[in-house]
Amino acid sequence: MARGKSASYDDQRDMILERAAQLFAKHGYPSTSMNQVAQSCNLSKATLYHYYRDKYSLLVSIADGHVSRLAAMVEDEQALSLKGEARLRHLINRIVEEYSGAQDAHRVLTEDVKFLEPADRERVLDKERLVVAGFARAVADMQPDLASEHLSKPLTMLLFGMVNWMFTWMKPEGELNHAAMGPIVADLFLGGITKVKAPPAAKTVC
Amino acid sequence: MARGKSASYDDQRDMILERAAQLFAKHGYPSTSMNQVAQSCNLSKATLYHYYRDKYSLLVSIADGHVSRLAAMVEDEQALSLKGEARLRHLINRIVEEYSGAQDAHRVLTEDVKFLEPADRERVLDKERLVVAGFARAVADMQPDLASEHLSKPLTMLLFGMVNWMFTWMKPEGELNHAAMGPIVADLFLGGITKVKAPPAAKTVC
DNA sequence: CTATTGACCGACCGTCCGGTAGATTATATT
DNA sequence: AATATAATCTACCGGACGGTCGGTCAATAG
Repeated sequence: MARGKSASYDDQRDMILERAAQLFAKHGYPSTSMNQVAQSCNLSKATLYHYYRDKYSLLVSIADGHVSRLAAMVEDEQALSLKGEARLRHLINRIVEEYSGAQDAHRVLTEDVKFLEPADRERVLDKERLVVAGFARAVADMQPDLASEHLSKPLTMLLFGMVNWMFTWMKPEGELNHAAMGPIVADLFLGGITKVKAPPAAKTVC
Repeated sequence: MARGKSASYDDQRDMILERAAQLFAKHGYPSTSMNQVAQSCNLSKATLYHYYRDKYSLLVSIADGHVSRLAAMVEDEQALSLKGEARLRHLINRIVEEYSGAQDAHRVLTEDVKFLEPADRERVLDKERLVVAGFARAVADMQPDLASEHLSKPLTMLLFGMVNWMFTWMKPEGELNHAAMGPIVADLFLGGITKVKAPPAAKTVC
């Protein structure tokens, strides 16, 4: 009866999402205008609205897409069923790799999550918790004594702190590239984890 | 000939800055309106403009004030002339303490620095570099072999990652309070720092 | 007592933003 | 060829925002 969607339709959507992530990462979600996004895509604003319902749906797609890839990675990693140190090292290397391939989306996820509506935010944060839990299990396995077992979650968060923060200070053109940082983070974390003494009065966490 | 400034003038300015930091931390600088700030201060917007020239000057005061306190702390710490492990542990505890007493300003400093005009941003970042340099010297002193000396800066940034990230996930009402995290971070970092192997091809950094 | 100024406010202005209306052109299907 | 719809555009709207105007009132220095 009539035309279907163009073959380039999904390509256009991906391109738009990438440009939007780049702008959101640089200027923040609220101070990026749809005019800027449109200009960066070489489209008119109205055409932009042909591909995405509204500005908010760009944010949701970026955040959800990124965190879903991370969750898939962790699930995939579980299927490998590695053990002990090798398992944690592999996880660290893979998440560094994943982050460095999606730096803009990563920044949007960490900085603009507060602009998601509660329902969307919870969905995204739930997937994030899945990722953290995957790491926390690997961390718990590395801890020798049961006494410090309740520390595995905060320790995992410290690990995420190192990795998440990396992308705020590393310059892509620096001689120390992302891939090289994976083993360094792993060395530091695995070396230190056995030396952590439980504080006197800390039972549960976060 | 006429009135001088009220005795409460400086108090009012401080109060406004605190409320503004709270709102900026929660909603971000661009999506906080001056109407919101005024309302939170129980003042009219016009009165707000009696105390601060414009919205931007609020941002500058918050960021500059916080980073200046950090720089002063590091300078003060140098005067103590502690050595080795005790020095780094003391630094970590103090910065955690400083952060936890100024969480809103800390969040503004890390997330809204991008909205500073270049000149102001550079001034703030220069003070920040002073703080990092103070930590980096203490880290370098802890590293045994000269071969890994060029790693002290990235390692210091990993340390900052742990500490900066802490305040994004720790709930103030959680049983694990900020003060307890200082020693844990120190244990982890000091325990791991000796285990880090230099990557094959990493000479300079960042 | 009076001139001056600090502290404060309601109403308003120009600008920009997210989003839409309505038209035009290109193209896949019957 | 006819037609329905995708893809694209220019022009526009209502509203929120940062900031200002013009003014009131009371404290205080002379």
